[in-house]
Amino acid sequence: MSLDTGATDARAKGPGRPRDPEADRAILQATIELLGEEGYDGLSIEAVAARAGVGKTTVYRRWPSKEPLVVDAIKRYKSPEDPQPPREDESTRDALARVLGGFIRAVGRSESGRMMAGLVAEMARNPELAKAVRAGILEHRRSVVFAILQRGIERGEVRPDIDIEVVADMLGGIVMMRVLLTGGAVTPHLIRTAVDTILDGIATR
Amino acid sequence: MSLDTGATDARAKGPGRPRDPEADRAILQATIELLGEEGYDGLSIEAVAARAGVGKTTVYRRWPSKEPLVVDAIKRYKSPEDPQPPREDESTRDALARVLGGFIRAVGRSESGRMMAGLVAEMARNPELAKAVRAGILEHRRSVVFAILQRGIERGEVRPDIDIEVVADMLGGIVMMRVLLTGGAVTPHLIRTAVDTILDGIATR
DNA sequence: CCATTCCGATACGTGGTAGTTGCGATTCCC
DNA sequence: GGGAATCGCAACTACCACGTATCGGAATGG
Repeated sequence: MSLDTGATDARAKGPGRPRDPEADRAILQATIELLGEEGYDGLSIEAVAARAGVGKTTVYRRWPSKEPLVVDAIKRYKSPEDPQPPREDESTRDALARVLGGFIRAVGRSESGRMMAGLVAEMARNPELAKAVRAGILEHRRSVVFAILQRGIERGEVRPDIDIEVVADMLGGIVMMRVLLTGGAVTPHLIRTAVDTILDGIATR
Repeated sequence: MSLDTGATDARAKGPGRPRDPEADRAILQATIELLGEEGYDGLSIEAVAARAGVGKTTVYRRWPSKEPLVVDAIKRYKSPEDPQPPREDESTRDALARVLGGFIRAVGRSESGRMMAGLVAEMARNPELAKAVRAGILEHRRSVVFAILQRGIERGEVRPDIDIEVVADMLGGIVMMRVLLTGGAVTPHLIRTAVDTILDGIATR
């Protein structure tokens, strides 16, 4: 897997005026914003150029069409609420609540959550885009939850026979469910309740 | 809440040729199908008319624009896998597995699942549409899960202090997570695992 | 100094969809 | 039978985004 998926990298040196790296940044940022506001279909190159304050030519010089631009924007996207791996001193319960809380803050905030919503429809039809979203946004968060659960098993706080993917998807699923579909409130209390529910179960003992 | 949201109802009788009810049906069916295939943005009235085998005029005579058409189509949509309320003889565990299984079959099948994906982006921007989707598709399923859990509490199979909305959204959430985002497999085994996890919890005892 | 490349801006032709209108034919009520 | 509203079909204008081309100007390397 190469890292030079960047646009400017294609033409690193030689004679002539160099490309403005600031333009790259502004274009990708505008793409992320407009994805949330207009969705994938509603995203137009013209709007991206206008929001980024650059000419349409400057966008087309770097990306041939919408799809590569969006894929690149997602690849480079770093959420301000990136999850941190479990700390040594916190319980599995606290670690799950902390990570889920960060997920909720990220996805509840305008950018990531609305961006995800704008991408869902296209992901069903565009494997390349779906791959980028999964690799760039979802996998990292899932893997942190995996790590927390794995550590919980080693510490004896979590039963070793559970399917950690199912648990991770249930925790993430409730957030996506609320944000994308039901529009229900996503509060700190919800986080605590969800984590407690998944840890303790709902059956009588 | 009135039930006569239908299109033809607006002009019930009087002189002149009556509207063809079959055209209504074909248009709404085509709308549902195309929502899944093209998404909300990609849906065009022309394509709906073509698929339904009617003239564009016939569509515009009934619905003024895309949004009311889609809202109406969702209101009238009945999934072939509508969930059934809990039976007297089955345990809470079995009832949850049965309903979640039906949910997965419905959403995994091309129509409902893809239709949902096609709507998510627009729901974030269109409150009217969001309301129709929630009332017409989500609420029914949620209420059946609520009923199962409530009955489980009364029977003493489920702890009475749980938040049934959280539980319902975790169960539904894992399905949406897989179908809409991760693309992971949705198998009968997954259902069983998810139900067992939510009932028994993951913490050691 | 000069070729080269990038910059923002503008103009252009193309294609697809939105709605509207007109047409002849059809099907109802009175 | 006659008026009225329907039907499918096609033509039409209006609009918007695409992608390309062109412009004068700016920034680099040789």
